[in-house]
Formats: sequence, structure tokens, C-alpha cells
Amino acid sequence: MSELDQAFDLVAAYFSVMSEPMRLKILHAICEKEKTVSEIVEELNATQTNVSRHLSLMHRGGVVARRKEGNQAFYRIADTVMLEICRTVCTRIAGHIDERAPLRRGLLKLIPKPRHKSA
Amino acid sequence: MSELDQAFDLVAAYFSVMSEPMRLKILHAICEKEKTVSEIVEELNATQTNVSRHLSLMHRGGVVARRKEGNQAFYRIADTVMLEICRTVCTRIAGHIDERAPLRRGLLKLIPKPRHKSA
DNA sequence: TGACAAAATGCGCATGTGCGCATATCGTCT
DNA sequence: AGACGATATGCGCACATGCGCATTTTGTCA
Repeated sequence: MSELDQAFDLVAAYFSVMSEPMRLKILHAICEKEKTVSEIVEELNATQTNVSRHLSLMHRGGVVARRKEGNQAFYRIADTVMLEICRTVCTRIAGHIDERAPLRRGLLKLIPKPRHKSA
Repeated sequence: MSELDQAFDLVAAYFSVMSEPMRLKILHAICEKEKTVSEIVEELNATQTNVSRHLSLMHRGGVVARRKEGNQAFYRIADTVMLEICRTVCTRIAGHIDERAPLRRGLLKLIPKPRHKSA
């Protein structure tokens, strides 16, 4: 495979990470503060298996970072570029939707901008 | 399904469009000037069926635009935001690769910045 | 040590997706 | 109209992916 082909594969893999609704929900759940698997599971009404697996995948992809503390595993965003891209995509999609649609409002607030590191 | 769920689905679908190496190659092939299906097929050494299908998908996704002229169909980029995002991703990924790797150079040149509309 | 809680993983199933072959559709030219 | 070229699409196959169940692994606490 040529160098170029490898490059395309890498970029495709990067996009793949965020091409799944559940992974986006997880990203959204931890985009403001780190959370444990259990917290995410409860917040999203998902199964522990599924959340854990998606987190592992995102971890391999370098999107999230893991911190172990006793029994629990805390996950947080590791790739802020990814967050920024998600924000851009939300804005882009919202631009194609009727102004009055509630969906539009939801999109624009999906990924909040990071506030300056408060204490 | 809640409004939020719909939003996540839309964003995931948007990412899905570019999570495929062949589609990225096609995007790359037409990112500077519009081309016919045949031209792309020859340039990428791909089959007509596959290129046509991927173009259709990207067209539905609003990423490319179609222009019919006689027998042929010209495709061009319709979503410049998508191009910008691809550039960002390439830069992001290149940042994780050894400086001397040729792959890195390839990534940074994958999606050239648009030149000012000449003429 | 044993019981318990949190998280990760092997397995199988259902569905999604990329691909090529053959064919259909559409436009051109004689 | 008939032949030809360009593009789109129905069909089936091979493989990837998301999911849940059951189990394992890892750490805590009595």
C-alpha cells in the first residue's frame, strides 16, 4: 500500500471514531468533566458492556484518556481538536435546518465551548 | 426518539460520510476542480460502479454537487466546511507521527488549501 | 481469605457496509 | 431507429460493526 493510501486510512479511522451516535453521546457526557464508566452508564441509560467497549475504542483512538482510581476508571477528553471539530459539524448541520426546529437548538448546544480553566 | 438523539444521529451520519478511505480519495481527487466519474475512475484505478455509488452517497450527504452535461456527470465539492475539517484532521494526525515519516508529509498535503478564485 | 463492586472481554447474533457483476437508464451520433 | 458511451442501480457475497449475555479480571472491604 502506498503512503497516500495509508494516509487516507488514518483519516478515515479518525472519522470512524465519531461516526457512531453512542460514542458521540459518551463524548458529550464527558466533555465538561471526567466521569466513571458507571456514571456514564446511568446518565445515558446504556449497558455497562457497551459503554465500556466504546470507551476502549475511543481510548485506542486517542480521543479519551483513562485514569484508574481504585475500582473505578475515570475517562476524560484527550483530543480537544476532536471536540472542536464536533462543534464545527454541529454548527454546519444546524445551518441546514429550519430555524424554528428544536433540533437546531439542540445541535448548537451539543458540545459546549470549554470555559477557561476555572480553578 | 428525543431531539437530542436525532442530533447525535445527524452528526454521526455526517462523520460517516468521510469515514471511508475510498470516499476520501474521491474527495481528494475533486477538491481542486470538478471531474467526471470516468476521470475519477481512471485516476484512482477504481471500478466505475464503486466510484459512482460513493459519489451518490456523498451527493445525498450534501458533500458534493452534481452537474450533468450530455452523457457525463461532473462532480465537485459542495461542502467546503467538510474540506476544512479534513485539513484539520490531517494536521491533527500528522502531529502524532514521527517527523521524518514520509506519511507525515503526505498527510499535510492531502487536502490543499483553496487558492483565491483565479479568474 | 471470601464476598462484593467496577470494569473489561470472549462469544454469538443481527444488521450495516463495501464491493463487483450484470443490467438498466439516459444521452449522443450515424 | 439502432449502436454506442457514460452513469446509475438491483442483486448477492464477504466482511465489519454494534449489541447483550455471561464471564473474567482487578481492586476494596469485612
